[in-house]
Amino acid sequence: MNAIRPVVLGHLALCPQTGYEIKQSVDRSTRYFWPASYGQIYPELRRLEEEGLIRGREEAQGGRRRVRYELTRDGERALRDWLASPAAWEEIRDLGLLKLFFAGAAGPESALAAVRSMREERERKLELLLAIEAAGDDGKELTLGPGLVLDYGLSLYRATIDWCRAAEERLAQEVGS
Amino acid sequence: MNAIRPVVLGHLALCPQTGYEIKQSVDRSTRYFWPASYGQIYPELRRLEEEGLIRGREEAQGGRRRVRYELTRDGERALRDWLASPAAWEEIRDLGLLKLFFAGAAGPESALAAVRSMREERERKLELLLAIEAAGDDGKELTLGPGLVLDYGLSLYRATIDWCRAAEERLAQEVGS
DNA sequence: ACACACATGTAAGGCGTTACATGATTCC
DNA sequence: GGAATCATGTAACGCCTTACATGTGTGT
Repeated sequence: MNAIRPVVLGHLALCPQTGYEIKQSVDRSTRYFWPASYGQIYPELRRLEEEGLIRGREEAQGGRRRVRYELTRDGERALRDWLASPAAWEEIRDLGLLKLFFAGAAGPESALAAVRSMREERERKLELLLAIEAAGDDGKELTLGPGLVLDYGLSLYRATIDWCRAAEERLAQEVGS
Repeated sequence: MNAIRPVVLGHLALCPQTGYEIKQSVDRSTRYFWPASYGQIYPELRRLEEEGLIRGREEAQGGRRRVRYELTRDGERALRDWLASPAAWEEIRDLGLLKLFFAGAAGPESALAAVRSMREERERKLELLLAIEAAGDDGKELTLGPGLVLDYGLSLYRATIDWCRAAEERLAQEVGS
């Protein structure tokens, strides 16, 4: 199971879509924690159809060809299996932490600057999430999956920002003394 | 500036090392948020030396050749510049969130299972961090950089676990009703 | 007419992991 | 003598991003 496969299966489980629409769905939702490009999506759609996990139907509209894909039984099972499997590949990459690590080694002033810029970055991201939440309130309800993830994001960014503030205070004392 | 460059520069800033030693340092510290392989490290060392950011010294011991690298002035400046630059590429990849997103769409029971397995995974990670912290207490002090990052990790994992517990309660009610 | 969104792809190139190759030293 | 560690690399392969190519429909 490669990196793009669960993304495609998952979005097709939400509703049958074309490759183009999948890309749009991803960009509106899951790309925040798992991106996907056309260069991945279209080849993967072909592979999935060859393996019988999805089925495509031509939906010609005039001269424009368009293929809408949907999950087969096997595809549904593959997605369920993936959801039930332990997150084997749980990798984190965080440039902010890398900076923190080396900046700390360069002394408290440097660490303080790094923590401060990290907090400012996260505060901008939090604003973004709050805007998404507000947009969801008026209009359609945030459904379970997206709602959960959004709530998680809000909670985590707040915790990060709190940590940064506390660290800044401690580091400021060290710089001062 | 590629992904491996700041890692190599940063570890060389901590102390002059061979490629082999850099790999070991990375595996003991920064790989938790930014991995590095020999296939990246050795080619990068050559590139960095060509560009004059590091300088290698042969340290032949008998028949075994060994090159220890250290930062040049230009290298120190390059690292400082990177530390001061805004984290342009701040990408997050989180398989757990992807699962949460699709599991939520599949109903509250599915979401509950996903949150629970996520929490268990994070609890295992937290144990690991606590062990590292305990190992640091007796023996050498945790220096500023690593200490900060460890503290951040502990704080964030605790916040994640708390969120999971709360979400589990809410979801359990939804499943029950 | 023109721009923009819809729709499907391909090609080039970079990045990174894994596995392999090679040889020296040290410890048991 | 054999195993583990030190030490430096290379090659193959896969994954992913970016840019490009191509053409249709829709709105102004």
